[in-house]
Amino acid sequence: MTLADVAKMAGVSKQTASRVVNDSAQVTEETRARVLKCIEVLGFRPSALARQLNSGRSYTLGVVANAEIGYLTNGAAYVGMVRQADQLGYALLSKEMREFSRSSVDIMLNHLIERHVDGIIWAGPEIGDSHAWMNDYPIDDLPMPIVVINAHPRAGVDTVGFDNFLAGKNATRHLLSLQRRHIGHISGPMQRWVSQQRWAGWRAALEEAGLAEEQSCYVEGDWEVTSGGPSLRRLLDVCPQLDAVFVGSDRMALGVLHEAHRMGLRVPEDIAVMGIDNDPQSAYFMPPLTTMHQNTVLMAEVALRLLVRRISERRDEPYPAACAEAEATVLTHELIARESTLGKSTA
Amino acid sequence: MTLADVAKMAGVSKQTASRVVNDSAQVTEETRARVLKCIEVLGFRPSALARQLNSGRSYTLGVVANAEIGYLTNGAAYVGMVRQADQLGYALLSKEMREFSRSSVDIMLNHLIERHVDGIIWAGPEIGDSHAWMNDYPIDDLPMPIVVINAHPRAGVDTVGFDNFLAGKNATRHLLSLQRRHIGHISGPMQRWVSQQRWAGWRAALEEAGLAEEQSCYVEGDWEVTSGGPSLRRLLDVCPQLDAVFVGSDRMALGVLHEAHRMGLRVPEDIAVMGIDNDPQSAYFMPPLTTMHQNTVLMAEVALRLLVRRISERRDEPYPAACAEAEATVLTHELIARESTLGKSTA
DNA sequence: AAATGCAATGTCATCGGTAACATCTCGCCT
DNA sequence: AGGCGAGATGTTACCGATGACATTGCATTT
Repeated sequence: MTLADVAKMAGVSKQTASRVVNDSAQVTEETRARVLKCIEVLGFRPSALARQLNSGRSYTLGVVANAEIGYLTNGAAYVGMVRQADQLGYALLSKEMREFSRSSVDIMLNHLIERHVDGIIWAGPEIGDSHAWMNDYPIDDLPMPIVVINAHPRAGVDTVGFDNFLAGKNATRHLLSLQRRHIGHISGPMQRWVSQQRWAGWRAALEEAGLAEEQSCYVEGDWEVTSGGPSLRRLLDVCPQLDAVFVGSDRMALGVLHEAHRMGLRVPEDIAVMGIDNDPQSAYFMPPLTTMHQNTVLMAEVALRLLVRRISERRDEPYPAACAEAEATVLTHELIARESTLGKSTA
Repeated sequence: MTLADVAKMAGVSKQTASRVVNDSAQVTEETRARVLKCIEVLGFRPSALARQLNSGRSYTLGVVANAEIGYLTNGAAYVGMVRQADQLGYALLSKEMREFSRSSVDIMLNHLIERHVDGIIWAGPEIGDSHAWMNDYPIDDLPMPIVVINAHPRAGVDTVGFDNFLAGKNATRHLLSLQRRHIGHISGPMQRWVSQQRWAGWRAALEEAGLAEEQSCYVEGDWEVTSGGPSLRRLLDVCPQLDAVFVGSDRMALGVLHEAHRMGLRVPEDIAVMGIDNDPQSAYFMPPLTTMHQNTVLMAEVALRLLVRRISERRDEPYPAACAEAEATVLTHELIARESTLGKSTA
């Protein structure tokens, strides 16, 4: 059913039919009614495709992520984006990247350009130099704006994320404030920027406290629950007097709690455990897990609003009111203190 | 940069340029090289939009879900869909439904029709009669095929999902096989089909064992970790001799374990706990959780392949080989036995 | 040499809308 | 009455690609 069919049936021109569809004022009530009836009868739906073709807007945003889109959504971030997009009248096109070579970046961008997305949320994790292309390939040359999530801030690129250095530092400070002096760290994969930042924060806090010699108490995990236990064991090998661990994710922290229990270590008496993420389940671990909360839903929403704003700006259009505030690029974290570091134990 | 620009620069017609882009054989090597160079120089990218407009295919699939898209992806199902779609050359357009009235169904369908998606994965949960529209609104009248995930099978509709009745029954049978005789159930929200099925399976197993009088030992939860503890308490009120619980989700089961511990109940000595989902973390609960595994990634992949096959069939095209096997509509579950029901306890 | 065939390329219409401009029909003013 | 202006409607071109068909040019055939 095309607009032409409607027009023919109503005995008017395509243009008049188009005017009815778009609520133009220049149509007699009588004509409007007639056309509307024909639309109803024929079950006509305007083709967004055709519209997009000559308006140059698709009202579609591309989301580039990798398998971690799963973790994105663990924290419900993806839901946040979908919802926010919906509210602003956009749809989301999801693409997954499996590797981060320069050529696969190009493939991804081309896909999105071909599909005329109005803007891109770059949610791929920053692994090694996976974001380097943004330096030598000026983003302003792309036909649409990009907002990058949870990555190293860089000049000329809009980023929205957390200060993971500070989060790591504050987490460690919390352990220090509880008189722990042998504080180890189990990081996520160290090619990843987020992991590096948290690790650096941990080191900085130790240094600040004059405990520089503890900085070797560190093991690299993979962010999965399975790597928590083995990492704890390795950490104890390196650093037998360990009395606290700052773990790079709540999932790994669960593995740590599990293993500590099996080894007969009491948490927090023998060893305090601190996570980061604040998964909904962490409050129900045994003992409940102290952790650092980062509001990833908010991150997703802010990023999306910022993107929509940039899109409007490029076209010299006013942007939706909801997007006006979208300046915040570094979001705050929050300490959630629970029993895995605090006084009384349930173990 | 349009094809016309390329053509002009190369001194050929648009059509010839188009032939080069599409690897048609009817072009001299020399011309091809020249056009390719111009494409390179101008940075030309073909517009998928324009292509779609006259081919009638968008190579885009719509995914309709609600907030539970988060849980979809918890189990990585969404990742499974994205990945499978990518392999088959499709992109995914995500839409969220917040309510399931008939009118919001229409809005959703219209959105997707307007955007010319080639097919739809309906992943909205079956709440009450939220899927009823499929009965009186013949799906075959829609301009594109639909595959429904994890819902009540119904005539004329392609569905892919699990036999939750049997899963519930087998879970309960497992508890029975361990000599438990007072087996309660904490369900998910009971307007939901999945919850009803699991509940019915639990009842059926009790009946089979001649324990019909235990069928009142049942409480409704909301699938979240927070509702586990309170539900356990209510269950004990109703049924003080309780010696086992079949819990409708691993998340709630975590809440149950936590609360049991606080109440001084030993798991599994005093009370056996069995979940369903097999979240990656469940093996690390204390004690490790016995659960029923459902491969939601596989579900997503099968559903997507089936959809692509239906799309091809409608157009009398051969379908990709990968889609040939996609007949299975009822997937199997698997019992994962761990310490929360088995002999020795770590508590 | 004329006819034939095929490869290489060009022309035109089309997909489903919309912008820009043209036309038509009134009512109203001088 | 003639002219003007505004509201209602129609015409044409265009967005960026592709399909169908037309044309060109050259080698082969008879």
